[in-house]
Amino acid sequence: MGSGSSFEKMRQSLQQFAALGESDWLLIKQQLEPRSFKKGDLFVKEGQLCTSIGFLNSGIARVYYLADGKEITSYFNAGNRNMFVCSFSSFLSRKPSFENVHFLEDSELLLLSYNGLQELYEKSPAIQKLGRLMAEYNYVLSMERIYSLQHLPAIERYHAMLKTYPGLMNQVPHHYIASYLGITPESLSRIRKEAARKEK
Amino acid sequence: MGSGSSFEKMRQSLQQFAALGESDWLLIKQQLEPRSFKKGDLFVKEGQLCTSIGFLNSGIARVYYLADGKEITSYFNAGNRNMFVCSFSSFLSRKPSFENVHFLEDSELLLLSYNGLQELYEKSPAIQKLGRLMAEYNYVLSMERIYSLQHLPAIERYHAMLKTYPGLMNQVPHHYIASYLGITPESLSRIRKEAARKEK
DNA sequence: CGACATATTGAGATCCATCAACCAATGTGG
DNA sequence: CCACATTGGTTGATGGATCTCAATATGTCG
Repeated sequence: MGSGSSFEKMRQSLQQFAALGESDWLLIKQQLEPRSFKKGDLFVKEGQLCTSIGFLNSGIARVYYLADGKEITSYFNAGNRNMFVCSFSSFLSRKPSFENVHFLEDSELLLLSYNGLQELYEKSPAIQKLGRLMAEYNYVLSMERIYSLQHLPAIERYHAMLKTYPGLMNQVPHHYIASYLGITPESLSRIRKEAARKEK
Repeated sequence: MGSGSSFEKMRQSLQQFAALGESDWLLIKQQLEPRSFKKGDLFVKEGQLCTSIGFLNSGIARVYYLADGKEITSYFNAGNRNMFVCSFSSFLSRKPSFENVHFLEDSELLLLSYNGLQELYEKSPAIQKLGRLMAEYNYVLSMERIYSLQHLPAIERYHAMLKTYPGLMNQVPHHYIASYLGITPESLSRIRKEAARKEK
């Protein structure tokens, strides 16, 4: 896959939020830095400031943190979903990250630095608007996640996850998914068994 | 409290996110419509589109929805926190609300319509930026809530709630708070008993 | 006071975690 | 190619946290 098509993929993805004129897209494109990561590489490390956001073109990323010695998965990001990846709380609030971001497969990103993004916002109201719409969209998504954690039993959170991340069960180790759902790997295993039984 | 000071309160609140010039503030102010609600009044009703956002000057609002015949509290908003209240998912995604918003005390709001807000965004890049910053801020807050629901036991979620909403235990019925925490009123009662025992 | 909403308490059931054992797949060094 | 370590996944036994249901206080307001 050439880098031309990877830029185009990002442009398409942004267009879903708001129309983006040619000149605005060129401004953005100038700030992008393509970068490849190997499976297992860390993108953001706990304690460090997350200084850039990455558009994930291919591969799979996982964001997680440590609590009581256990890894808790905040969220996943697969290239087929075409979204950004970073420690958003660190990137947006400019505080050291409590999260780690690593790659579960070889991955291709287009990086955009915090300062570069602020420049874009100042230069172009359309990009500022795009940023607002994306923040709003993510806010709404995270509220849905809250509702699911607040009152759904584990098996329904599992089914919700299947919808949110189709195919993920075949792509990443299950214990990562378990911690995303807020349950143990053992419980996930039993839930899957139960779900499979019902399908017959 | 006169309406002059209520506008000023809102302005202060907005200033926390970004500097707001006199002309921009005047633009906003022109779009605001003061409105009073009585205890028990509904602001947003399930199934209806949420067409305006309200800055809560005084009083207490609760946002909740029905799941399996039970009321689940999404969040509270007390006037002393000086924030906006509405069904954000409905307001932002322009879909009928699945949430209800009602007032637990007589409340004073400054209403801003969806269309009015879009006008403001188009007229002023500074206001657009303010909107982006507020969306980002709320996104970060909701992520924190996710982490707390994902791995904290009920008693620690209770303590987190006490920090987020100081005084709320004395202001609203406890079963509303229980559903906000994702537990039953009985469990909340036992948790409080246990917490009180430890304090001695 | 009486009526109603709210809060507490107790007993039993259920969900899910913990701990430990075991199994399957994969990789590695000799 | 084999021995064995490593990782990931499953299964079973047990315990703890929290729910449900029911009974009993404790307001609060007409």
